[in-house]
Amino acid sequence: MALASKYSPKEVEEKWYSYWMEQGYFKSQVNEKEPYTIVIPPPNVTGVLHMGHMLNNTLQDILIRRARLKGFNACWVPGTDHASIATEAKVVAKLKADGIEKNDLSRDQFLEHAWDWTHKHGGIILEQLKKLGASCDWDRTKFTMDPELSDSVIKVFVDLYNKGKIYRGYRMVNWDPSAQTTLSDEEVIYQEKQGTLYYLKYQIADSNDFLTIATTRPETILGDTAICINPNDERFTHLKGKKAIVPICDREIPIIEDEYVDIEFGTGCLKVTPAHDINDKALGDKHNLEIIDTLNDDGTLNSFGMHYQGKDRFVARKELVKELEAMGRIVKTEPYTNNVGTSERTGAIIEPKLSDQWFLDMKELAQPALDAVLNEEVALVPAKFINTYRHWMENVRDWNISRQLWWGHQIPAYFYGDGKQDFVVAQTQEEALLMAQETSGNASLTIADLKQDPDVLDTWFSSWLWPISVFNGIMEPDNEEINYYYPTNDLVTAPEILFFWVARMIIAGYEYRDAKPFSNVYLTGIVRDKQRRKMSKSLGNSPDPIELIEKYGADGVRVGMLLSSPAGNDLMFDEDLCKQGSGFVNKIWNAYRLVQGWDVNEQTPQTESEKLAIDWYKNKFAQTLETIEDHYSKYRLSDALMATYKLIWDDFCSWFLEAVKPPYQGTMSQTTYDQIIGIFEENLKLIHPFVPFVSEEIWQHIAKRNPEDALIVASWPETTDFNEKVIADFEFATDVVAGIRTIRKEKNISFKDTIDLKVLDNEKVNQQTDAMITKLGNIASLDYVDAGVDGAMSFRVKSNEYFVPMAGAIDVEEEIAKLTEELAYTEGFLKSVQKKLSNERFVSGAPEQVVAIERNKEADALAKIETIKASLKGLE
RNA sequence: GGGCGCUUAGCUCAGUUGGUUCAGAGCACUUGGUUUACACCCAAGGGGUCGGGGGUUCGAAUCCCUCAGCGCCCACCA
Repeated sequence: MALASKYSPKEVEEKWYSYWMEQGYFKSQVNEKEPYTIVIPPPNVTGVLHMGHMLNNTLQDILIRRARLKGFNACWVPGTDHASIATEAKVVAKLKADGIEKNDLSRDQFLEHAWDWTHKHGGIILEQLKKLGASCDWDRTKFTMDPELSDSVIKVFVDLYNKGKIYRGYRMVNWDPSAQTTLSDEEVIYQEKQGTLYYLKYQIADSNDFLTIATTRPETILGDTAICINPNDERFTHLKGKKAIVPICDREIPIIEDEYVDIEFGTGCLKVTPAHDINDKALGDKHNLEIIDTLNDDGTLNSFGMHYQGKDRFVARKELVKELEAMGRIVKTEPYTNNVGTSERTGAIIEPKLSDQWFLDMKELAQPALDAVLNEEVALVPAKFINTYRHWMENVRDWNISRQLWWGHQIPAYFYGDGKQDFVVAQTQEEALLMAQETSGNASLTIADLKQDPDVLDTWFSSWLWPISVFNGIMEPDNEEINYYYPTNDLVTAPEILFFWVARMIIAGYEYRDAKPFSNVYLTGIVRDKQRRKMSKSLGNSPDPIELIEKYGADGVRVGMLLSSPAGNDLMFDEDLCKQGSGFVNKIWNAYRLVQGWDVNEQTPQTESEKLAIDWYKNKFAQTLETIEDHYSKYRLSDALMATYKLIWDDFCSWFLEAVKPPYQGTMSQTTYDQIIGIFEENLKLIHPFVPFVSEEIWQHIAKRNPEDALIVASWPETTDFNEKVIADFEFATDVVAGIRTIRKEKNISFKDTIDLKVLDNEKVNQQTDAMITKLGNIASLDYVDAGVDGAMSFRVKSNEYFVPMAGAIDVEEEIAKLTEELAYTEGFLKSVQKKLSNERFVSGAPEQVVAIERNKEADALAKIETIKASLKGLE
């Protein structure tokens, strides 16, 4: 059957993906084989595939497919994350569009909407991954709010609470006034913003004097509870022990002294607002200051805001400045850039706020996780991230794990009284009741008296358990699955979540399995556009991955993603790379078309040059395989692809197939053909992780295969020894062919016209390659000569000289010029080599091998110079 | 402010412990080609004083110092 010259991915991809699914190749269960496991970084359940996912999951699929070919029990666990704040924000926005406010709903009503949304949009992203060819074990698909996974989260919370690691604290936290929840430090993004530094005058009590302070947030003066000066600041000795009066609210506040104040900055006087600044809080604690919280949860001012009550903090700022101006209290203003914290999810400007929250004490938990990375039990790829990791882990701070949201795992703390400490932490309500009765000494408490903490846990408090919880391994030491699959092998993720997620998974791994969660962490780069801008929805510079797959095929896009993405480096995505990817796929397809179109005849004998080419390619393959394995072992997947790409395109297609191609209307020996098919099959195994679809398509075309013989479950080529001489001999011949082509090009001799070739064989090369040279150079006659040939164009490979006699007169001048240039270069080269060799310190100091190499170079150069000189003489 | 990293061809990047003709690859570019798979093709070719300066060494893209530019992470001084 005639095959189309253009490979069309669409139906091929659908066909083989469903075949793979039907046959259950992606499935994994506990067996006697060695496992190779990857857990997917769970994407947000309601998200859609973006380029980062494409890159990430392409890499994982390459690793998992290769492991499957290598005979491991390959298990790739897919799933999604409930993404507490992100999902809740989306649901709130959706409800708002429908005219419903979150606050009008009960918790249960809201959760119902959230689940509806999750069911509607959840899983879309997993379907998209299938289009990419992701060979996940879909039967294992997990969601962080599945009953078993939720159960793990609650168990871990209770356990850590009982261990004294989780505590409740009244602390300064990051408050997102838009989502009205706290955020962990990691969820706050600092951005440089142009602001104003206001210099404000405060009257000193019982005097007509004023002092001036500088602030970027004038609206917070209403929460001031002190002015602080540096005790060593001589300018302010007269203020010691005095009081100041806060403008507008006319509250009297003490002037305190603390060396914390920077004498150089601003005016040297610092206003202290313990409720709204982390450093001020510390000062306040130290000096026993009053705390006045002037903000509502939504970022508007509360009753302490007086006539600004109910106004947003930024509106209040403007108006308050006007009022102060009118009062003559603004000395001056100056522009000032400072870093403003914003919410990672909502973008709102974060307010430091004091509140009761749950914290996890990280210090001790982090230690084994730090050690594991430092001693490379867990390897970070690239290793440059080790330093960053260490720095973070050594300075790790307690983790604020509570969020004032509804979508997520509700904190299993139950309040039975009105006191802040009147609570118990328990796995279930029933358990909680018993504990509450006991703790309170009140046996008549009922379920109705218990109020569960309304807050939910930080999303990462469930995803940090992911490599364990997907196998139900928390608190189940004897679970067969976890004991088999854990620790997993590789984790592929983005460096931006090294701390959010990776570090915490390692911590949880040691705490709950007493073992690392994975051995290697492959940190990908960020996908950027050609202008190096991060791809984002708002910029509209991110192509739709599914459209790309439609356009270039999944194989093409996979290759495109990988062509320029060394680990840890950002990837400048360019659609042309996908074009190159689909070009590669098409090349493979056409190579197959060529081979399957040959006429094969049992009677046709195998030629010497066929044998030679096959021998060469097998050795070349083995040599390249070694390189490829080395790249894989270092997670240099782009390099592994490039090595494969060049093997297939240059070595296999351009040289091998051209060398064995039968003459026009000729036939090929059955032996040769079978060997070529065998080689083709080995190639397909090698490319399968990168281009799973086209490789399977060709594999199944080559022969009718039983399900157990599909390419996806074939066996990866073994590394073998290879003969470097065979490779070198063949490549000597390809150099000769290239020399012939250059002359053809220079002299405008068409490839269709035959030429003669005379060889001055100083190298005593393997003449078996002559047949190939004749074929690929389109040589009419190849003869060996003892001396240079006049009236011919010449070129040299090592010290061999090749002559192509010219029918017409050759341009002597031009030839002389060319040869003279080559001579000058070679002589210069010789000179530098001889200089080295005549250097006593080099000969005695350098390793023997290096010196020997230099001596070889000298000999080669000398021989070559001889041939060039001889040729020049012939021309004169 | 603290830490880490980067600077090699027009672009994106390799270059392991200093030593093979080490100055590389892919893409882009130039030129020539309807060679019986592929124009998503074939062939040939041009292109870099390895950011600047200094040092160590027989020998430096590679090690050290210094200057310049860029990026990232952490901290968050009103």
